[in-house]
Amino acid sequence: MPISMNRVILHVDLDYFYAQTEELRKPELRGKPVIVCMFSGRTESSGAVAAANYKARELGVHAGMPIAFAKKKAPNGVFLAADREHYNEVSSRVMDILREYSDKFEQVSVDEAFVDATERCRGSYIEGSKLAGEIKKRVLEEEKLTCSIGVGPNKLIAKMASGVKKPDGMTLVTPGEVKAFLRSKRISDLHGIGDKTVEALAQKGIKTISELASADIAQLQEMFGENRGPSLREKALGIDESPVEEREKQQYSRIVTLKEDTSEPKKLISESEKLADELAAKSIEKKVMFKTISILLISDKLESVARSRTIEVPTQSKSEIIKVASELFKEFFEQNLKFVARRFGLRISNFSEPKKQKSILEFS
DNA sequence: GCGGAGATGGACC
DNA sequence: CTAACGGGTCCATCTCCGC
Repeated sequence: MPISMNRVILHVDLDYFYAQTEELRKPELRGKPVIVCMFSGRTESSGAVAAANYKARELGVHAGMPIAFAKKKAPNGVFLAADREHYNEVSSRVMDILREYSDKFEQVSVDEAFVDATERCRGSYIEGSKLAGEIKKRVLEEEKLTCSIGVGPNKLIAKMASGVKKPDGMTLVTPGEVKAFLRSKRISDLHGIGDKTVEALAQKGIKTISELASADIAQLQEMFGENRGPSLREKALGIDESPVEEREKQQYSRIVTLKEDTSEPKKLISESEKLADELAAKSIEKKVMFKTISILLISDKLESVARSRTIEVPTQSKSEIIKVASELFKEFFEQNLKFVARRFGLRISNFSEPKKQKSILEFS
């Protein structure tokens, strides 16, 4: 393989995935606005929208919106509770198909993945587009799901391309087309650049991708930090060398909404049983030991805080999670008397492989 | 100066 | 009338502290 061959990267995005999956198993939903929700259980419609089909989107419903708001926009919509176990099952079958077409593969989320097909396409974007077509066909035939695919020279461009034509679309951006492609996009279209960053850039008079591409590096560094500043500029130039690779999870967390707000550590500790149980089971299932345990708190005003503690000996134990979390909850509320928790959660991180103890020989 | 630990904030789905 | 608001993960940065 020549050292500088362009990569052929595909970004595969399953269309309105949760809602499409529901349409699939309940055909009577076809043609209706379908809104898949995460109900918090507080009141009948407290919670947020996880996904909406195109019929619902036409009415102005979109992911992240409060359910109560969505109900006003789509009074005749079908509101379903998310069944993530089911979506995970469907997703893993689709991911297995995608893996077949990959030199390298990286699942990004339940409904998204990158495929590096450089070698099997021998660096050809025509081949890359054909491969995208085959993938779409396979996924439709075997899972009856549509997806949108972007083909480009790196993950950044592939990801942006997959968003151009959807649902059921395919967009190719060759290396030669990158510049023109980026000219048609806004700064906020660059992956990893959200509202806060857009606002900060606008403050400095940087409003377009080409302005960002030619911005002063030192100035960007001052605004966003040593590494992040320059990386913003690279994004604007369409440069992204990050490899397609499967990454191990670095942390697991469980977070829930309380039935009633509280400032009582005791209440949170008793509610922690189930979450600690799930996290301990997860660490055993995934065969990892953890050393860091965190508590997560979201206030009645939706501010979030985290406190964590690292223990000496890696563990997989539920009671260890409870023990440390209890200490952290108590300490936090002693120091923050006015904090009112609306949601809370637990997190485990700082993983190591569970391996047998080192033999005495290795210490000598 | 470097590392780990811990806190915080931004971002994305 | 307004505001309404999930759960999960990653990553960078900053500060502090011991070495």
